[in-house]
Amino acid sequence: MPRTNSPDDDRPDSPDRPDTPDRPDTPGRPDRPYHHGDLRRAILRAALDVIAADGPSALSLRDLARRAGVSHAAPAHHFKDRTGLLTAIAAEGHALLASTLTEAADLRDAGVRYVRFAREHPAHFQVMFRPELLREGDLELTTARALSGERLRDAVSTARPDFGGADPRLAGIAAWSLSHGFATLLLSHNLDAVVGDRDPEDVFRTATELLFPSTGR
Amino acid sequence: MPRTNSPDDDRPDSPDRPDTPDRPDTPGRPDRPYHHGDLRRAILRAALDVIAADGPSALSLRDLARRAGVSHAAPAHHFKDRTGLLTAIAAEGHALLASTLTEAADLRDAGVRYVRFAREHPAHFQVMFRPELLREGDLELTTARALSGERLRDAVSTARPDFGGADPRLAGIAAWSLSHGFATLLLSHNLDAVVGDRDPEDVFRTATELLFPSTGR
DNA sequence: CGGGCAATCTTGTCAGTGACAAGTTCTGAC
DNA sequence: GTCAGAACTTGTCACTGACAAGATTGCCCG
Repeated sequence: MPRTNSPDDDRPDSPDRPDTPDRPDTPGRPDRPYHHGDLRRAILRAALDVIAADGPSALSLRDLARRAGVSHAAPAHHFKDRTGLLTAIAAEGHALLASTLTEAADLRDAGVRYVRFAREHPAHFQVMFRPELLREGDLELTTARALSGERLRDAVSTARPDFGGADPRLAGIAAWSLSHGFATLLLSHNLDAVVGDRDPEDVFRTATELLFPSTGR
Repeated sequence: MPRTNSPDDDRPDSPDRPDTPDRPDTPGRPDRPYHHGDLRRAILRAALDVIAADGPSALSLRDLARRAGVSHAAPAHHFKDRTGLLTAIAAEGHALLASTLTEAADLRDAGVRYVRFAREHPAHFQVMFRPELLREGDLELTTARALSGERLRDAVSTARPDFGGADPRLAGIAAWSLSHGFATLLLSHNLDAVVGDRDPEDVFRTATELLFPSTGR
């Protein structure tokens, strides 16, 4: 079942609610089909919703199973355990981040894209940089993370050739810290008062002008 | 860890093992004293240890109770619930941060102190900026947070008078983002490879020199 | 001195959760 | 067609947070 992007909210085959009254509560089998069809994706989507709303700690595998209309142990089949689910999300996030950074015109644009990524994929972002939530050995995560790191370094190298001859890794740390800090504070609502109605990305861009004095491009 | 110096490691009154045989019968009743003596502080200390080691999500009230040698419901008396405990920690953190920022010589020093605070009080830092973990209405938290925010703004105002005439709030955002991002990435071990053996605060100071071009001081 | 009150802590309980084990149903490759 | 394995279910266990009700104790006020 390809249908990668369609609105596959719930059970794909049974559009009605899972509590059709013909089988009231008998512990026998429910009338939904045995196979969900795209459980992995459904769980992932629900997990992203929950995390974006209430953070990773609010995530419950059993709740996700209920949302998908599936038994409480079904998610484990696709993700092994909670850590596995979060690891999959983090890996996906790094892949998405890498892809948007690839198109960055220069370092400042990369920073803006970093912030935009955090705003558009808050759930991914909240998970990606928390090792204690992730399965550190995971191959998919490791490669995705390596890729996004490489894109980050690429962006730094597009900056003014040398940053005054400084260690480029230091410039990378500074740029990453600035973007990451802004994104983090933004997502945790610590900048709400200052940003106000303005577009956060504009605020970020303007703030960086103060530090990187309008790079020669 | 400075190890606050008071020897309140465990039960303060009973240095001996909890199985003194004077009460042979009634297996329900342990012979430890009914009152712990300084339970609130003991719980707080244990919580900081756990959070620093494994993050806030690893925190269990029952585990803290066990560490303090106390019944599983005892912590609730002092902190109401998990959120209450984390809120108390966050408030304490903001007070500590405010106090160290008060002594900052200039903006860069404030940044360095911010990073140092995160390193010396990682548990506090990991909790302070996560609203979803905190009781938002809490009075103690609100006042402590207001104080640390004020100190942050004070530090920005000590910078080069105008930052080129820019909105001082923007300069504040930029400085805060930079420091917060560095501290966050540092604590989550995302800078381990780049920082290596060097002193993180030195790395931070050097990195900021790239952005704030050696302020006229 | 002593009575009572409030703070502190305990025991008991309930629903929710993650993890695991073992069984059931379906799918697709041969 | 069949059958191996993928996808899902049921059942269970230990653990957790929250709450309720009772026990113990320090201490204030008379």
